[in-house]
Amino acid sequence: MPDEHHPDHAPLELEHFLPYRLSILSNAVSQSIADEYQRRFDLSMTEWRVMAVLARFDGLSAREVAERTLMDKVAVSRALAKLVESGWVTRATHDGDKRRSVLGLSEAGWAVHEVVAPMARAHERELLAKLDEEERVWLMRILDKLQAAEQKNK
Amino acid sequence: MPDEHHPDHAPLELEHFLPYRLSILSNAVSQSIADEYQRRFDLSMTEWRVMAVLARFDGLSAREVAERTLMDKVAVSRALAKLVESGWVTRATHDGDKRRSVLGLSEAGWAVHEVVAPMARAHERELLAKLDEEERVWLMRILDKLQAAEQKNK
DNA sequence: ATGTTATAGTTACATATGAAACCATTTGCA
DNA sequence: TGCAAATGGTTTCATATGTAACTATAACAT
Repeated sequence: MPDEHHPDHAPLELEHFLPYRLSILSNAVSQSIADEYQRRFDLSMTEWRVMAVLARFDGLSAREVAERTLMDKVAVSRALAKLVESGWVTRATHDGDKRRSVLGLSEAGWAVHEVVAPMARAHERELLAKLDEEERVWLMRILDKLQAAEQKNK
Repeated sequence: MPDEHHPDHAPLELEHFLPYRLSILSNAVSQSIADEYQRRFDLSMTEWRVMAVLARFDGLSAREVAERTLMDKVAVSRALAKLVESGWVTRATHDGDKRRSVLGLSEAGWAVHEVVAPMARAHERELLAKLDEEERVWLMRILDKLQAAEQKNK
């Protein structure tokens, strides 16, 4: 809770400021995971996210990938260019709409996914292991609430 | 909690993956605040963070600013260049160590701080208002724990 | 004192990212 | 039909960011 004893204009204490704390934590967590697949597969975080949604939803268009990853279409376009180049993602043209691409993981892409997905899950488990069961439940509940509220701001 | 019914190699469901959720939430929150001071003062998030620590700790060196903000020294150097240029931060040379700078907010810098700090706090309050008291307490406790654990990984 | 190493900070370069302009195709509608 | 507006996707440009190299000063050991 923001400390009511500090007037509004008092200097911010970054280390107690929720947005700052979230940002530091989130970056540390994401980066530690990304470091690993970056090193092993030269895969950026955005590229991995694209692969993750294609693993779940085969045949998406680039725009649909962008929606699912909350990335903008330029970022997706770039990630796809590299992934297709690497041979991990296949791209075809949609029948009946030549603007759309039809995307999916290649065999090689699935092989990468088979390594990275467990690695990502392991990191997540490691993170959650720092909390006890009760805390985990509250955390999920809190994230749900905050995320739902964020949604409305859009 | 990660769903035990999904084997490790199954496609990741990004929307339930904790690091991803943290990242999305954190970015949304920080960006919505930054948008405001960016628009009003042409101040980037890193620049604002530097100002915030100088508001609390007058006379720091650039390295100390970097430590307090968890930014790297290059980022701090750049932020300072712009802040000094804008006239919001003063920079002198340390007596007895000509390498060090002695930094502080100028009058104008304090004036900016007087506007931005309350604005940031208001956003934080708005965010926390989406939770009830019990959730807020748990959230802080959880963040403390995760952050403490992160620390050890360093 | 003097050479080596460490530190504070900046600069240069390479890469990442975001916004806007752009091309091709499709849709909607007169 | 055919023409304006919308959509999918890429390219371009300007800006941000991280890494490594560099400059200047200071600390340390001989």
